[in-house]
Amino acid sequence: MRADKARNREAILAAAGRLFDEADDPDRVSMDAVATAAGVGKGTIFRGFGDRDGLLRALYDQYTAREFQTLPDAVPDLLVRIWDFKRRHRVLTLALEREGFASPYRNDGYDRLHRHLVDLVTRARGPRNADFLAHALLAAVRSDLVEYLKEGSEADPREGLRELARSLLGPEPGAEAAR
Amino acid sequence: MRADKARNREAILAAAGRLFDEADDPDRVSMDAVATAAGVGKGTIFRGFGDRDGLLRALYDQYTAREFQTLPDAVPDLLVRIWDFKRRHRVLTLALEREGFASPYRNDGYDRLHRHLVDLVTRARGPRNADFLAHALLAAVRSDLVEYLKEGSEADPREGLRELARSLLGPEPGAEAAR
DNA sequence: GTTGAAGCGGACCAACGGTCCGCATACGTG
DNA sequence: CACGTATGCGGACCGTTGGTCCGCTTCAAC
Repeated sequence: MRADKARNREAILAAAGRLFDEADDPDRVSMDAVATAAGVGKGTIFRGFGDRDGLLRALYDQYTAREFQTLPDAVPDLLVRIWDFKRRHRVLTLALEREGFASPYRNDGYDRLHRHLVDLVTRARGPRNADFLAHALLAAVRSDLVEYLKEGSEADPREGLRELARSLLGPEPGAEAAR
Repeated sequence: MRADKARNREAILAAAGRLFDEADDPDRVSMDAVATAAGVGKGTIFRGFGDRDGLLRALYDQYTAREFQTLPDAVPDLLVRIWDFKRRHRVLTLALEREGFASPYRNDGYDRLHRHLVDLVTRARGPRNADFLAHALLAAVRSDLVEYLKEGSEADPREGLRELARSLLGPEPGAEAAR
């Protein structure tokens, strides 16, 4: 790997991260804008990341690797973690979940979370429909829902999320101890 | 309303409906294609529907008005009805839930379903977090999830949906009678 | 039949994701 | 250090799309 390539890759990721953080609508962040902000030609981005989706994914992977190194075994906590993560990176996750068309699911990060949840669900209530229920739990933290509920509702959505998890899985073992 | 305008409106809706039914990916249905298929100029579509979103929404409203005239009071049945509806109109609903960016929610059809579900949830378990739980139930029938799970999984997702509803709301009153 | 308004249609525009290739640069080799 | 070549760069360029615009047509009231 040539040094300039590595340097450019970092510059592009940094610039894209900044632009997405500042933007309100993912569509307003064009590849041209990223290239300009990174001080790089557009071709360089496409050679390094394939296409727009590839860039978003690389950025997303970088964030998730940092954020989800370890996954909590308490489902309510996990869901709230995901919720907060998506609030923090709203525009990027919004963009990613819309890209492609079954793309939110065909994705290593999603798979990992899903497998973990299937495991937890199975432990709590057996394997029946565990696969689907895990999907449903993840659907409750879809980033456009996070975005839509981020303000204005009377109750804190995160509390709702906790209640959803409790209803499905029963009270957390050790939850009383924590109170 | 002039006669030709009404005629064109119908032709456009019919053509768009047909094209979306035949398509595999919503992005492959361009406005030009709709115009050509309807035997109409592109301007006519935009004058009559505002923009692409307006056309999709009009089409969607037409379908939902037919499909959801009455809403069942049994949550599992309602969810399964929505699931089947979205399978039937996969490309259109896929397109609509991706359009805009909090757009799946700011929408009369969604609002109506949500209010109905809030009511049912409140009746079953009280008002606490009912708003969020209703959103979560609707998230479980997001059309890209429907699309993703439509085949290949061991269990029928519709069964999972029923179990989700039962877990949240308790056994349906009168459910034993139906067995 | 006449006339004003309502509506039509497709040439046109701007913006986007993605490609391409002549040129610059990094780096192993002598 | 000098050199040669493979690697990588960049921005002009392309095709496609949603959306606009305006000269012309058609409707329908009188």
